[in-house]
Amino acid sequence: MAAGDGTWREYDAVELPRVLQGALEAFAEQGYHGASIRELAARAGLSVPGLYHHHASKQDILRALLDAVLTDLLRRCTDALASTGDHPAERFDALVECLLRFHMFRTEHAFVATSELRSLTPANREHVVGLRDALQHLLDDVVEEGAADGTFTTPYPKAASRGVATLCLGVASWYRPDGPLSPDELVRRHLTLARGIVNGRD
Amino acid sequence: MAAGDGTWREYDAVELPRVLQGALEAFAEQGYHGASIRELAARAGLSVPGLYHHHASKQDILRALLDAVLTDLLRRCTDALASTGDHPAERFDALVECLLRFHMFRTEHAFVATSELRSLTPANREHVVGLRDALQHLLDDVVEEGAADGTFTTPYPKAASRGVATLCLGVASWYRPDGPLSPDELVRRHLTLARGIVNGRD
Amino acid sequence: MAAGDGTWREYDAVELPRVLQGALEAFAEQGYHGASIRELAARAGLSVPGLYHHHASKQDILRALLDAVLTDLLRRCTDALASTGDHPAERFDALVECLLRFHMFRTEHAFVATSELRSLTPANREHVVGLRDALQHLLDDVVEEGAADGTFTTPYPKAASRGVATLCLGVASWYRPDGPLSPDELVRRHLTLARGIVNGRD
Amino acid sequence: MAAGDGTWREYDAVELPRVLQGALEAFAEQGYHGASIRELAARAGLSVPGLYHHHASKQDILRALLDAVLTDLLRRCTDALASTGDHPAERFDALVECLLRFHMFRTEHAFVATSELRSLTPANREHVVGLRDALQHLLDDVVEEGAADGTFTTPYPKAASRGVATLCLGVASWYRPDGPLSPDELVRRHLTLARGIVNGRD
DNA sequence: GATGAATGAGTTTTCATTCAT
DNA sequence: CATGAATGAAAACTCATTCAT
Repeated sequence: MAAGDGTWREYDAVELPRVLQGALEAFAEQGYHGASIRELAARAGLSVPGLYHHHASKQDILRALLDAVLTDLLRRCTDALASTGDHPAERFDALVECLLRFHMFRTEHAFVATSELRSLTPANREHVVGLRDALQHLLDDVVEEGAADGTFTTPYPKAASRGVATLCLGVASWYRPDGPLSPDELVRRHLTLARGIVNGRD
Repeated sequence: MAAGDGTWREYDAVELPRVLQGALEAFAEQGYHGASIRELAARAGLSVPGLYHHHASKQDILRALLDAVLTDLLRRCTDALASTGDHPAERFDALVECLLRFHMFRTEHAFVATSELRSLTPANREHVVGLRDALQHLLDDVVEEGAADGTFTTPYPKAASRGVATLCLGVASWYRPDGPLSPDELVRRHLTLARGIVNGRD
Repeated sequence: MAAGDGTWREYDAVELPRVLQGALEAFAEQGYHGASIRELAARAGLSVPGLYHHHASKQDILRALLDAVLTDLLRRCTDALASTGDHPAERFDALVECLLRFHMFRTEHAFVATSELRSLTPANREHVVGLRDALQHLLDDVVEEGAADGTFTTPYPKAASRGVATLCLGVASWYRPDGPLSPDELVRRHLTLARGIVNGRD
Repeated sequence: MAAGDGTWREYDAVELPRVLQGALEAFAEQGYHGASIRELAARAGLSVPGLYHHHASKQDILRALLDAVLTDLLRRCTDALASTGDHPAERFDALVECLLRFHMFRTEHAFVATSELRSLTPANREHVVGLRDALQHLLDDVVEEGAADGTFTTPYPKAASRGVATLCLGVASWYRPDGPLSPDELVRRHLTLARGIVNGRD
């Protein structure tokens, strides 16, 4: 994938393998423990042993799913940063837009990625949390850079960065594709809110 | 409860009945479907039939828990509003502080109240979602009022209100009591961020 | 109860203590194992410990019920025999009429008395089966007597006696109080059928 | 199955699938509610989930059992009628013999089929009662035909038909294979009793 | 990869029964 | 007698997983 090619804005209908896509929906609706292997198999259009042909266990399906989700988001974020200029304001806007779009068009991914972290084995959780932390660091770096060179006025860059992330993730909890505002308009407005966070003063 | 008595700032160690307190911890760690009735009973210090003496079903425990959590939060918020002056800025600050404190000192409550909404029966969910909506309306009203009289400059009061709520709820996902900053300092800083959201400009 | 006083034809609405009456209905509808102590208590208008005040156990309720049912039937049959003349034909008619009426007006009693024999403790079953055998003996004696003196022509008095009993008990399995024929007419017709059984020839 | 092939007189040791055979014995001894799924599984030589692989629920086992029992009896009865001549006396004898043999060699089937009707779901009960009614109709038709053409003298064909059925079913409640009389002799004698029922006079 | 059969360990829930008040 | 709280044992049923074909 070439840097800056802009594919980080594209969200096609299906991007996950059938097994993971079905698992995603099942986990979103009923949670990891509430979804049975039989249901995952049915949603994937496979038999139960067929499902075990692809994954060694139910836990492995969750691990593969969260890994795919976070890897995709991370890839989009680095692409977004690579597709823009050097100035902190530009980089901030690109990153925030990327996060907003993902949490608008992948609400289930986002919900499962946070609500089912606890259902991962410690070893698996460690890996996934690492990906999530890497994401947060991308934003932290941009905000700190901007705060350092005076682009952003906030006296609390760390808290602001976390607040911006929270704002973006929170979109997933209320966004509906049939809402009154277009995605582009929503992105624009929330970019304004995000800029407000990094430009507050005591 | 007298208006403005300030109890909305107090967070004692235990406020829930033993059964619900145990259920809260279990649901937070393992999710509704991942926590067994046996475990809920053990955490409550009861035998399994003893637990059924108090609640008709596992679902009833979840319903009672979410009801207690949201009713408590709602009570604190109305108390907070009753304890301050009439100006939108004051009311905004009181409400945001109340939400921040709750999501700092009751992180598990907050997590379970959102992650296990899906595990409620439709009828039960309707009731709990009603409480949640009432909360959001409290904030919406204050922000709209302040936007109308020029206290806040945001051109998007509805989005800003939702953004502030998201910011406050999001605190629950990262706050740790042993962090470097005191709760009061954290409240102060995030109040700044929240004011930034309602005071942004296009 | 004076001999021959004719009370064996009378069937009032309630004759059993409240506990046993409720148990009778519950056992008829759901069987001994299908009816819970809580349901028996509710039907009796008692609390659960209140029910245990009257009976030591669920098994004891079944025992008391079957004892009451069979004792009542046995009393009615001996009354019927005491209220008529000496001739085998008269005695046969009285006994058959008595059995028919009981199985018409006490269908639930009859059903439970046979279907729940198996649910009795061996010791209790022995007692109740003794009562049932005593009943069959009353009929056996009358039929044998009539066969011996030529009143009945059947070559198989034992089989015939059992067949008559079966005919009478079977009434309980289809009789409905709102059927087209009056109880008296049904008694008359089945008396005719019973006489046919003891008057058959090879 | 060819008409009149006489297989309706044959009773081999086992005719039911293992699961239903075990369920039959358990239900006969302890009733539907008194027999546990664990016991049904043990009697079938299966584990509990193994049993659920074949039947969806305990209720489904009861339904399948009663269906198999009544279908078998109905098949035997129609075979018996097909294997004899046209005269009502012949047809009556064949049907009564068939009913007698079934209730002698399949006492448990007969007992469970009547005592556990109440344990069926309404929908399932409707189906099974339909089969039972079809059986009674076979006998009703033969008796009415014989009463119409003067073969039988009874003035109450409907009551007589029901009485004959009761007599045959009742055999199941006392027949023991180790009794003093051979099955053939018992059939002969009870055929005599049955003929007495349809040939009584007022 | 599908099918069908199987299972140990677990699930939620109910049972009969007891006891203090 | 009622109330309320409690419990060991067992109920019906489902789970994730395996294996032979």
